[in-house]
Amino acid sequence: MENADAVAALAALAQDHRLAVFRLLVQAGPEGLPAGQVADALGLAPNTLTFHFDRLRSAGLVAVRRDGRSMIYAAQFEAMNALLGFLTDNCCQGAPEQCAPAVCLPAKPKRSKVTV
Amino acid sequence: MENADAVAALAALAQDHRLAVFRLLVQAGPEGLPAGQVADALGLAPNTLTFHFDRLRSAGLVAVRRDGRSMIYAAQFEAMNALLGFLTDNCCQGAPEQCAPAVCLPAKPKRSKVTV
DNA sequence: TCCATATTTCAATATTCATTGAAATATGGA
DNA sequence: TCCATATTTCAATGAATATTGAAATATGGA
Repeated sequence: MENADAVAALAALAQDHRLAVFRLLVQAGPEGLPAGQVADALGLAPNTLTFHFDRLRSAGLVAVRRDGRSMIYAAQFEAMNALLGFLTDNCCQGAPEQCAPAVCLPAKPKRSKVTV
Repeated sequence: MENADAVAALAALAQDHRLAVFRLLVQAGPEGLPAGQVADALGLAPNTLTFHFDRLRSAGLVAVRRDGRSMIYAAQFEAMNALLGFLTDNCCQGAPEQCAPAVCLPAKPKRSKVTV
């Protein structure tokens, strides 16, 4: 990961609503959530939310797919782990064995009522 | 750590020069570096650097002390680890045992030529 | 005391950002 | 086809940000 990519990801997360959105999506796991559900959960106007989703998306932190009328947004765990890796890159100088690189794993995909 | 604190820390890191400064200070370890040395290393104007140090400092990511004519800036590892912890807080839903929380440890303070 | 070094403060400027309101687009169902 | 739902697009606005240049402050040494 390049410095510039890290800055983009950090900037995407460096905003109240976007950080809340992202954390919600991390909790939701790789299946993601429809935009409307995020809007309801966080009390955001739909157009404002689109604006924030766009920033998260162009930083690579979330992905979208359409499902009927809904747009489903999902956290991108690999991108997040790349960021965490970059941040801990030059920690523990001289004692790398003491260093715990962070990993953010999605939950084992749970078979929901909707999924087969 | 509160959402607002995390936003402050992320915003502090979400800038090219500041991220570079912070990484340099992490590498330097808890002893820190004089402002001028950071300015030289990264090619930044001293007043610009002061501006960026201020933001890192008010986010709690660095601390300063004076040493003669120099101001010595040092990364605050606890603050960084708090941020990493916050970011990985709601990862691994339902499978927390798989989750590696990140830790950024400074090198064991090495006795330099200057220190006793 | 006077000077050079190291860093900060201040004001000005151009850019980017978040939010709003109104209008547009896409999908699914009657 | 017509309508309601879900979301995006667009333009406008005010606030925050990064950089610059010039001047100020603090320290240490001659």
